[in-house]
Amino acid sequence: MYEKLGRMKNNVTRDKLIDSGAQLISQQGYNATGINAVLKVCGVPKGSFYHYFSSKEDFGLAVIERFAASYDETLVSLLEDNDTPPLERLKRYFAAGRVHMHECDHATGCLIGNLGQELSGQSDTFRDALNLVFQRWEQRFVHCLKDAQARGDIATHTAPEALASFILTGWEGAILRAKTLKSVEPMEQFETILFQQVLVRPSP
Amino acid sequence: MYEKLGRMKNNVTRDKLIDSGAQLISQQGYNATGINAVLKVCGVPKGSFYHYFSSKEDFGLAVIERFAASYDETLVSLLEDNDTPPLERLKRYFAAGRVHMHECDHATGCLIGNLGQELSGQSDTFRDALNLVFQRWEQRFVHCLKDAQARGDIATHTAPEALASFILTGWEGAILRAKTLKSVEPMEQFETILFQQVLVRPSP
DNA sequence: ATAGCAATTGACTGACTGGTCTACTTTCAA
DNA sequence: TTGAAAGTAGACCAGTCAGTCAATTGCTAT
Repeated sequence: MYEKLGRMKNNVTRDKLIDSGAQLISQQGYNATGINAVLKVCGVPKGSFYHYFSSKEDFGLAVIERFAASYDETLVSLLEDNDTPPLERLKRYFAAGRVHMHECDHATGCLIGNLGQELSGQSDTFRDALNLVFQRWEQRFVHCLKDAQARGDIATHTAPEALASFILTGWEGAILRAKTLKSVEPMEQFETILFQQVLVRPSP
Repeated sequence: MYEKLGRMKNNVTRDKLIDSGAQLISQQGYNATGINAVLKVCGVPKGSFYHYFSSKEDFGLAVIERFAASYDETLVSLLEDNDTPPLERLKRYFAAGRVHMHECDHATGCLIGNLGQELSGQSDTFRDALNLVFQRWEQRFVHCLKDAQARGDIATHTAPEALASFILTGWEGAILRAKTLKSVEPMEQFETILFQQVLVRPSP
């Protein structure tokens, strides 16, 4: 009982580590981010790090887990807002992504995408964890697309699962391109063509 | 005159370094690939490395340059083959990408995409170099799409430049997703929807 | 009061990093 | 034949990496 409360409070150190880690890993990637750098940012000594995490990999997985959980909240609030038409929800999601890209000066992009690129070939543990996150995101899109089909806003000839995969894939690619171009233009271009030619009403 | 021939021959060491570097960087990424590891793979001593390259960054840029040049040849042979209808050329390009993905056991993907993700936020020199490569690729797509429009195979209401950006973006994203999923399914799904709903004939 | 555990601390380790340096060999033009 | 440059070679450097460890503090259940 009191134990749990104690744990919660002690976790501020753990949380500081994860926060700083997420920040640095987003900016520099996993391999380029040293543990000492994380420690320096949040002023936590090394011993504490290894008290909470058994290894750098363990730490990396915690960063992923935490980011995914927090991001999922945003995703739900944007994509499952029943007061807004489904296609409009999608547009808001894309707009939020572009805002974030501006905020980080086109340098960060998507943490999960970055790590997927960097670590999928390096560690199966990371790959599995990242893959799960992507799959959960896809499910959120599926949900939204089903709503759109039910309202007749988009045609039903393509399975929502296929569309969701297409959207996630295209969006991640657009983010990558936006980073190297230092411009959100590829993200806008993706959105434009998606809504003009893919997410369209059925022809009568 | 003779100098040039001499240089060409001496470059076998340089070439070995670049080849091994490309291989390792493709598999592990730039930051995770140490110079000593490259040296070990091709049996070249460190002194030779710093005789040909002034730094690891210099080396990385050479790897990019060389990969881009070699890949551009493939791209031209696939996308500018005038004996084949333009949309068929695109399909062959996608098919080749899937074959490569199988060959590397879904681990490597696209070197330029990988480095774009890993280094765009880390070094402007790298970002510029990678951006240029992407832009050249886009131009190859533009060329092919213009052919398709001229033949009336696809509608002309969307600019070929916009379509090219959309395709490159979507394809890179599909490769990323294929790596974390260890399956070419996202690449197939992207291609299917692209040809079913984006690269379509104008309605009469 | 005290035993005992959670948490903190930072000096330390060995392996490895990118990069330097000097010595040596090969090539080839004058 | 000779001298300079190109290229080969690997020991070596300072710095950083992930990870260890023994000593200490703070809390709390008995």
